[in-house]
Amino acid sequence: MGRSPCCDENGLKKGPWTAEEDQKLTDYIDKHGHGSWRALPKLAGLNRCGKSCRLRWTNYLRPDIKRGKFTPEEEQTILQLHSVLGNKWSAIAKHLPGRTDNEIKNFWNTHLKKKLIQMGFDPMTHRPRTDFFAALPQLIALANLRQLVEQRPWDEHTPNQLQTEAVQAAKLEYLQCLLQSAAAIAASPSSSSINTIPGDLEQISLLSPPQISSLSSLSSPRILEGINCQDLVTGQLPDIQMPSSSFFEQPIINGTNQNSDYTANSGQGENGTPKSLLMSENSLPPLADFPISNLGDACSTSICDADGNSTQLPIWSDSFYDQFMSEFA
DNA sequence: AAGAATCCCAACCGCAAGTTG
DNA sequence: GCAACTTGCGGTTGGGATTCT
Repeated sequence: MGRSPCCDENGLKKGPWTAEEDQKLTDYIDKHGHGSWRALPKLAGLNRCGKSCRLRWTNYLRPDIKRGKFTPEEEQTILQLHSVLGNKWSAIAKHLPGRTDNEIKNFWNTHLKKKLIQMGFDPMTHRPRTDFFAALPQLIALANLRQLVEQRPWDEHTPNQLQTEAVQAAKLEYLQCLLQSAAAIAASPSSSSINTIPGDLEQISLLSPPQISSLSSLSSPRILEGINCQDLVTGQLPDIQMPSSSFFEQPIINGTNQNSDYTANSGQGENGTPKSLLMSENSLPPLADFPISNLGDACSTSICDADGNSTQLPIWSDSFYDQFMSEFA
């Protein structure tokens, strides 16, 4: 099956469409239908290849195309369908009347993917990211933050060296907790994160040798007395109100994927929201086995070990950092 | 005010599947 | 069954718009 020559044919125009070209294309299709896309450009008097005409029509000129921002309901639908279908944009577009696959793909790549990543979810699996060594810089920053909070009242009486040591101790305590969590996950037969660890360990080499050697021997530095490891991991810093968001207001997946069919939204529901697309679990990839409702309001998520015990992992957005750090500015 | 950086999306590219003769 | 042709799809990119410094 050879490739058909397309826009590389001599003399055919490429690039943005003019209003005049749009008009010609629309007029022709209104009168004759598109028929053969390959033949259409000549018949319509356009100096374009058929492929370009088809794309322009399906992605822009088609009369049933819905314009404007995606609604929260549409976001929800895209997220749900993507968690099941993956990057099958055309399949997802079928459940969003008036939206094109290209538009959905762009929206995913520029908005939803970033949101998921920012919230600590793998955009491909829709599961929490467990390669937390990748988030090490953020965690260390968090440790610094905690030290700042605790030290503030008396820092004018504290030598700089002591501050430095305290920060160092907090970092190491953090890393120790991370390593313990990693070990727990690696020990879990159901863990999907094992293969991410070797690569992630490379990031540890960014630490100085004394820091690495300290990881194995460190035991509760005095600066962190009264603060248990779990507190650190849960990111229980001073109470901070996160701005509420409509994003993820509905749970993407209700409960677990065990013994249950997945119901994604499709078709029409209230206020035009697509609803009720039933899919058999046999035909679907495994879904996330955790509730991720109200993620927009959460600054943490969890991982589960083999015993089903969950460990909270902090997920901090950039805006949160900005807001929080400005308190200290 | 202006240059740099980032965001956003229309359009392109190339592959693969489907169709036709 | 085969080759040529057509269509559909997902990934990528160019450049205009917007935001930041």
